[in-house]
Amino acid sequence: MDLLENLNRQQSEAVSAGPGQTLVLAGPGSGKTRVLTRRIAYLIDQMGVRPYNILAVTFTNKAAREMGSRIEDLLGPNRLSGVWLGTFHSICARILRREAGSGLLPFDSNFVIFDADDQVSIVRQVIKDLNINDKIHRPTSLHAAISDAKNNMIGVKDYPARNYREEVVLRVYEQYEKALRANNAVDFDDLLLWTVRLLAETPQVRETYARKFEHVLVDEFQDTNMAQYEMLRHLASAHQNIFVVGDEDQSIYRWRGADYRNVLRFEKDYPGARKILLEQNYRSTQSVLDAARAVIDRNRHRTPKRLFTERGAGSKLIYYEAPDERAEAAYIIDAIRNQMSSGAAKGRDFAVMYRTNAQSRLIEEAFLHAGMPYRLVGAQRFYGRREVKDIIAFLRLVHNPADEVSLSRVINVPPRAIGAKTYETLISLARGADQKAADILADLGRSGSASLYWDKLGGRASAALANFGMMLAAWRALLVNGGSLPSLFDRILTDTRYREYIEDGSEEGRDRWENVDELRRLAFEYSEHGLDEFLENLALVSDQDTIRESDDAPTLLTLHAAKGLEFNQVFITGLDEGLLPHSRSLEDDEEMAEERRLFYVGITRAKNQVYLLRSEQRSLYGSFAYQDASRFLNDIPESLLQSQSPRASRAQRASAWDGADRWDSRSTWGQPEKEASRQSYRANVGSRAYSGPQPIQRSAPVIETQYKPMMRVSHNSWGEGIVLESKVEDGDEILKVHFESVGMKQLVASLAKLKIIS
DNA sequence: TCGTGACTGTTTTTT
DNA sequence: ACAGTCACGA
Ligand SMILES: Nc1ncnc2c1ncn2[C@@H]1O[C@H](COP(=O)(O)OP(=O)(O)OP(=O)(O)O)[C@@H](O)[C@H]1O
Repeated sequence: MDLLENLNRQQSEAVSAGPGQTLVLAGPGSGKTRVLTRRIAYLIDQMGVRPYNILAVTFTNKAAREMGSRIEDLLGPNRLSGVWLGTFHSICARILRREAGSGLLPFDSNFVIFDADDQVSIVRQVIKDLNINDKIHRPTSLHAAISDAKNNMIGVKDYPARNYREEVVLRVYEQYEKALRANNAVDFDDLLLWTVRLLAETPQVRETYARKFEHVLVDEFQDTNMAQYEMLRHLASAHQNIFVVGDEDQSIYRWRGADYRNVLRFEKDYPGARKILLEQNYRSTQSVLDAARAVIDRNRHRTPKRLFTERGAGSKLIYYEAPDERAEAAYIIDAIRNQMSSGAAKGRDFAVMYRTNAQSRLIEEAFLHAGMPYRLVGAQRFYGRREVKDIIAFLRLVHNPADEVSLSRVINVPPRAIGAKTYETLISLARGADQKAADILADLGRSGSASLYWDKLGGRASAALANFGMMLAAWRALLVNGGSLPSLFDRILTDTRYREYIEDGSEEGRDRWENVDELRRLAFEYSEHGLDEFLENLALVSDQDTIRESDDAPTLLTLHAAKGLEFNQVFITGLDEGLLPHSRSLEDDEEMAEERRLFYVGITRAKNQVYLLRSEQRSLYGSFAYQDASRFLNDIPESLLQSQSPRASRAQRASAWDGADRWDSRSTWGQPEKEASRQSYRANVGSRAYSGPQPIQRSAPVIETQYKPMMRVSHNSWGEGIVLESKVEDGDEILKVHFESVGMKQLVASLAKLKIIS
């Protein structure tokens, strides 16, 4: 077929652009992805570029798969083999896997990729080892700080320690890195970071890849981070053929280090780049585009883009304000069911989008209740399950015996009398002997009571450990002797009697076994690829990538996951102040701007119809809260909206208050004191979290303490107390207070909202 | 060592 | 609401 067919002038200019750098900057639905896809096909078919010499980067694995199959549709089968097509992370894993044997990297090529949970548990361990207060320095926030540094290519050596907080981060960062190396593991950020280091510091490696990749292409360029940008520069350094497409207004991953200013950087670093603007939107109706435009126009510092459509005016956006979340979900079900039963639409025409994964729950329930199928994207529904993680841990351990995170996870699963104490001893014994825990296990397994370690651990513990060591050794032997992945998988299940362990006859046990079985099916699919690839995929290919295209059912997904997709009709739910924009983003202008872009991305996924939904009342942490309509709704002109809210009637408000009454009385009857105060505390947190832009007082660094010993203070939930001690740490005032109700508490002054009584 | 009940927090989004 | 953590007794 003619590869320039069905493209407008600008599009075909981009597809057939000559060598050098090309930046395609264009709004939603203007065909950026289509252009990139065609470009690859064009390079291969028309320019005679060999697939092997092409690198194409997409944002998700799913996008990569889709792009691959589109190109094959264009070119015919097998014309694409050898092309490097994937996410930044998978491309990096591939490079590192190849290069890890060379001694240039601090891990060998059996390295494992630690997932988010593994990473945080390493941080937890480090915090414990360093005796750091995990109430003040939350493991997740320390991890976020480390990840942030890595995304900006700040290594341990470069990390500034300009204040107390940074000093803590630095200490944790240092140990965290050590732990990863000891585990022969990398985290997601390492994949990028080490690749960049390798390319930057080793000319011959850089040359190899830069020569190989005659053409580098990147989708969703606005969401690249610093490390990714550097990596691209290195990879394109020989041929300088780099083709990127993006839209600053759709940048929604700032929190992960992405920086849309990479677009500016690109223009600066490649002054000769040709810039192509696409202005026709092929996806949406005028109403959808007008609404989207109205929303995004309120962001400052942006270059407005021209965008027109020939798809006609279309229908207005429908707005529905539900009295509560159930009604919100019910509305969705009704709207979908009506159109499906009249034959006006099919299941796959619809998408339901939300800000947070937690919101999917009620919507799912509504679908289930109505007996309607749906497709849920992401949300850790499968890979997050304990049983799934257990099995993966066993497999990882076989693959990489140095993986102590996995070891600690499963050494006593199912329970085999190896408790925390024994494990600790094992680890410290290993540290002392400069050995890996796995080696000691192996030794115990091999030599039994003749082992050096037997006596040190005691007979009972040693016997249990030796047993485990033997099991592990047998699995490794199976693998080394060329045993297949399925046989290893099954061997692990039988040896551990995992099924007996989880199938306890309950509904839940059955569920769990089904998950294990599902993982087993996956493993069988990978039988010819082997364990390495299976594990790599488990780490990199997540729930996010598993939408079954074949199913004809509405899709439920977060706004983030919706990026790059399109649907006939889109429901955007939870348009409440505090949810979208999220309460976490209220105080920072940049974050607020990103919330707005997120909404913009949501709207622009729709071809024909957008539904904007919200709920006056929403449950939160067991309690509930009212919130205002999202500020973003005000930005859409009335003339584009058709409200379907039943005039918020007195009856509804009354019933809402009913709820409050019930809740109140129940909590005060039940367990008078404690329960009541706890509940009111909850209610308080709730209303604060969702009561719109009241700035939570965020203090400038404290120099002098505001509270002094012996002061009487009052706390929202704990009542009155006496300050015992006050000190300044990390720019915050840390108090020790003795409360009448709960006794001694340590708290952070700026967060606790204490009232001074005397 | 393991199972239990009480206690506590819950940072959105994801490779 | 709910799950993960903790302290305690068996
Ligand atoms: N020249 C064209 N003729 C007809 N349809 C087109 C043309 N270009 C793009 N489209 C269609 O428009 C829709 C949007 O295209 P595409 O997904 O490539 O846009 P995009 O710019 O990547 O969007 P977004 O930035 O919103 O992800 C697709 O359905 C695509 O098939």
